[in-house]
Order: sequence, then structure tokens, then C-alpha cells
Amino acid sequence: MKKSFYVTTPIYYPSNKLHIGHSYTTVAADAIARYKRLRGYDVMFLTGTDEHGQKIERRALEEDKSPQEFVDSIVDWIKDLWATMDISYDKFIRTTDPEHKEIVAKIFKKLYDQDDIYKSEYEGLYCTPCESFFTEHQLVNGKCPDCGREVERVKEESYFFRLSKYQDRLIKHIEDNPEFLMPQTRQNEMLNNFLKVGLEDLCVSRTSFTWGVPVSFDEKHVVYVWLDALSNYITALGYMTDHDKDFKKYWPANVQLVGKEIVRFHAIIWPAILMALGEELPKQIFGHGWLIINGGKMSKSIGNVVDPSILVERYGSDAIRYFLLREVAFGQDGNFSNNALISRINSDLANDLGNLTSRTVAMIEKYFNGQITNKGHASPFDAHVKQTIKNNVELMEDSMEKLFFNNALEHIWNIIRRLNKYIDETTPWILAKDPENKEKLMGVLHTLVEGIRIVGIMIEPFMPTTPKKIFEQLGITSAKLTQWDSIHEFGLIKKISVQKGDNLFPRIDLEKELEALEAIQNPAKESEKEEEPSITIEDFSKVKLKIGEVISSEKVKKADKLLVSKIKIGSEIRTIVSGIAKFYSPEEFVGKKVVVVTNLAPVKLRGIISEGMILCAENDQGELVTIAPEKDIMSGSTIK
RNA sequence: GGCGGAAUAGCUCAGUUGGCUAGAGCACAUGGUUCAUACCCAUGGUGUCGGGGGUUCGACUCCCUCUUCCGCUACCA
Repeated sequence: MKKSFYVTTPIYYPSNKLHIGHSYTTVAADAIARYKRLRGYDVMFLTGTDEHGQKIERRALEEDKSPQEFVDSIVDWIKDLWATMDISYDKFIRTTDPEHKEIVAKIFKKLYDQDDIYKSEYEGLYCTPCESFFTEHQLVNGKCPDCGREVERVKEESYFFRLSKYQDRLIKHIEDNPEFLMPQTRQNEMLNNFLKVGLEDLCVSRTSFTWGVPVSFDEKHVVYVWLDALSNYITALGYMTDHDKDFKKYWPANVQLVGKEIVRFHAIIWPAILMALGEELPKQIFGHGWLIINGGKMSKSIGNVVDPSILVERYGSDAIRYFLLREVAFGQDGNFSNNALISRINSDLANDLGNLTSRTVAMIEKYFNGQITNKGHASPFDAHVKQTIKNNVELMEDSMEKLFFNNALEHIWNIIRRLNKYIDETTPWILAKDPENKEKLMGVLHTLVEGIRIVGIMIEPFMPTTPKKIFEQLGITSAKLTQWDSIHEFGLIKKISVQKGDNLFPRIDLEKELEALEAIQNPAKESEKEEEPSITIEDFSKVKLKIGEVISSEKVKKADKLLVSKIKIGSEIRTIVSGIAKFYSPEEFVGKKVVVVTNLAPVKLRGIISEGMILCAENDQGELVTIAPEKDIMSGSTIK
């Protein structure tokens, strides 16, 4: 029986279209899945969508659709995207699948029956778009600190999961199994920031919306995201059903890929749920890094979100997949830029691999009418070429086991470079001038074809369509010559007839293409900007603004963003705490005239009562500058 | 503030447990070549391996300290 291998991506939230970061995770999972299949494993590759929650409910309302219609349309788009990116998932789970919902309800009931879930009360300020609760202190201007929108005071009866109960077992598991959470730096973060500080029980139900899985024994509650979304990894396998053979075969998962922003949920909450269910934990959670754009993270508000479908359409799926996995070390953050993408395509794909194939096929056509056999004579350079291939095949396989995709690709390219060099060493065009050298010439071309064949197999996990094109040009049809194990043997091709086809990867004019991309990507950004609702003059006049003068200022202890200042506003002196310590030193801050919001409700920050707010301008990078009157004017002057 | 990373060639980064003249790719320059997608091959770096101390026969690699950047977290009125 084949060994099984189970790999998952997170399930994505279809409130919007996906971006290149989602593609990154999914392409990585796909490369693992394809590689394992080639190595003879029985692979289950799961991806999907997390479709419940209040945000979806509201987004659907905005578009005048039912929640189901709304998610259906986005899910169609996502499936199309995965199709164009050659994502070979075995199963696509949707949390709206009837079976998933049934199982989630069963899980909830089971945990409740065994007292891992209990009923209590939850009160907090809730931001719907962000689906987050905040404390009073976290709010900005009484609004959501993340998106700036209104929050609602929500008090609801809720069910809680006894997360705290599993704290010690979680700590032990992470400490005893260094491979469980990778890369290692994530282990420290989880242990130090959460586990050792102490876990709080987790709210796992809601009454504030209905778009979710109902709690079977208490119909006014729906299951909140944790149990619903995380359990997809086992409900997809038929867990707790009478047809659970996939669960028996594939669980525990071998690798669960997640972005580093959700490591916490997958390394703490998810294992705790599994412990409560009495199931094994996944063998590995891998928290990969982010694609960074111009030094910052991708975000809708900055408007630098990269749409993968545009890139795939222009350069092909294989090129994008190659870039994503080659450019960035998997555990770390890496830069994404159009420039880097096109440079990679040109130098690695067009110049190295594409051109190697092209020149080899062209020579066989030119010197042998397209047909060669293995009857040629070896050149003095063959031994070294074979050794290079052997070494790099081993290194590549080793890298794949560790999920070092960029190293794996580098080793493949070492072979490609060696083959290009081999052509210069053996100078076939000179051999071709003397009929005496015909066997030597054929030997050289045969070695090249063999090398390219091996490369073609090795790139398959990363670039699923290019190998077919290569084998077609080389005239390799036998399955034996294209299966993984055949890369360990050099010289398998007996006789082939080649046929030149289109260039595998056409060279791209870097400068023209950058301009063209800019033109496509930027207008798109403009149109996506959300229109801000207008306010009335009455709304505005509610805010009382006055000129103040900073008369003293010092850093707040144990907080690196905060300055506490005494501000003179007319005859009054107020204490105000501001998050500007990174941009103004206390010394330079003293004496400045600033604009103060005087009728904000006082709030306690780091133990200090702050009586107002100093207005600042903020740029894309989050840098703050205070607003000052254009001419000198008395403190206490009102602003209107 | 707590915890954890990182700082190496113009750019992006490798450098496993300390050991011969510190590497790769890209970019740039020169030469070669013409089979090939103006491509390929060769050659070219006085890099203070962030600064300063220390351990050692020997440190990019270990220890201390400082600086800067980043992540998680607290916090941003």
C-alpha cells in the first residue's frame, strides 16, 4: 500500500477576491502535493473557503444577494484562479457544505457534552467588518482601531471552549516536538507571548448573526469561526461520519501550511480542539512568511494588493509559480516586485532553461535532421556533467523534504547552468564541420538531451506545464523516461526525434513591460477605493478643536509609542497621551503649537488619564506629523 | 516595555556543529563564441562579514555590549 500524505492550505475568506499572497501559500502546497505524488505517495491536498460570519452576511446585503449567492460567486472566481494556476487540489472544502455543517454541529455537541464547552456571557465592543471584539481602551476615537468604523456594544450569552485547560499540554507538545511548529522562531513567539503568559477560554458561539452553523441544542447560537473554520481539516475527510475512510487514511496531516499571521490559531487553538476531541495533532504546522511590497506588507488600504490573475495571464502560470517559490526563502518574508519578477523570468527561465532547450533542439535538427541515438561517443566533460547532476538531484530531494523550495530550484538550475557550460566546452558547431566527429557530436547532443530530460522531470512540482512542452520538443513519449525515479539514472534515452516548437519562455522587454504593468495595476487601484460617506456640518461641529501649546512632555514608561504631555489650552492645562514617541522626542515636542480635540471622553492609557487628542497627519508608512497653525496664534483659540 | 529574529559585494541573499585566499544569482565591465530567445561561456570585488569589547592557536560563525531594522505582543485619544 502506498504511504499517505496529507497537506492543507488555510481556507480563505471569500469576502473579496484573493491576492498574490493567497496564491503563494496555495502554490507552495501544490508543489508539495505534486512532489509527493511523483515520489509515489497517496496524496490528499485540501484547500477551500471559510464562508460564514457577519462580514459575509453584510457584504452580501450590500450587493443585494443572499449570503450563499454571494459566496458562490466568489468561490467560482477562486476556483477559476486555481485552475489557471494549475493547483491540483484533491478536495475543495467549503464551510457551507452540508456535510461540513453537520459535522461541526456534532463536534460542538460532543465538546459540550464532555464539558469542554460551557455557557457563559460575553460583553464587548464589536467591529463587524473586522469581526473583532475590542476593549474600551483599544478603540480609537471610540471607533474600531483597525478600520476606523463604528463599533457596537454587544453583550451576548456565549459558549466558551476551555482553551486554558490545554495550556500545559500544548506547551509540552511544542517543546517535545521541535518539528511541530516551523520555522522555529514561531515556537518562541507562541510560547512566550501566549502559552506561558496564560490562555483564556475562547468564545466559540455568537448570537449577533445567523450566517453560520447553528448550535444544535441552542438554536439562537451559531458556531463562531474557530470551531467552524479550523475543523475543516478533518470534516473534509469525513470525520465523525460513517464514511470516514479518508480520515483514517490521511489524518494526522503531514503539513499544514499557514501564513504567519494565523500561526497562533493553528498552533494553539487548533491543537487544543484536537486534544479535546482525542485526536492526534498534525505532524507539522508551517508558518511561512509574507510577500512584501516596497518594504511594506500588502494591504487594501494602502492599495498595493497584487492581483495574481493579471500576472498569470501575462506570463503564464509556470512563470509566476516559479518566481514565488524561487525568489523567497519559504519561512521568511520576501520582496515582491514587478522588476524582480520579470528579471527572474528573463534570466532563469528565458535565458537559462528556455534557451538551453532551444539551442539543443536546434542543433539536433541542424546536424542530424532531428534524430539522434545513444550510439555517440562520450566527451571528456561527460563525467563531470553526470556528477553535477547526481549531486544536485540529491540536494534537491533533500531540500524538498525540508520545504526549502528556493534551494530545491537553485539545485535544478545548477544543472541547467552546467549544461549550458557543457555546450561551450564541447563546441558542437566545430565538431559539426568535420564528418569524422559525427559520433562525438552525437554523444554531446545525447548528453544534453538527457540532462534536459532530467531537468524537465525535476521542475514538474513547480512548473506543471513546461515539462510537457519540453518532452514534446525532445520527442520523449515513454512514461518510463518521465517518471521521478528515472532522474537517478543517466542515459536512458535510446533514440529520439526532436521537433522545435515555440520558445518556452519568450524574453520580456523589462522597461516596456514595467510601464505596461504599471498602467494595468494602478488604474485598478483607483477604482477599488471605497467612497467615504459624507457627513453634515452638524456632525463636524460636534468635534471641538482648539489650539494648544505643549508645555512639557516625557516618554511613558513601558510603552515605546507614547508621550505624555501637558498641553496649555488658554487658561486650562490638560494631560494628553499621544502615540507619537517614534516621531517626536519629548525635547523637540515642548513648545509646539498643536491642534487638540478637547471634547473627547477621557481615557486611561498605560495608567495615565488622557484628556484629549493631538491631531496628526499620517502617511502611507504610518509616520505622524502634528498639525500646526500657519501663523502664530494664542493657545486656546478655537478651530472651525 | 516583554519576547524573538535580522544586520555579509551596487541589489537580493547563501554561509550547517568556529578552521585553508568569505560565496551564489542579478547588475556592471572586458574577452571568447555564434548552436541558440541580442543568448551562452570565461575573467573581474581594497566586501572594516553593523560598531566596540571578550573567549580561542584560529570567529562571519561562540559570549558581552551598543546601534539600526523587522516580527509577535502590550500600546498608538
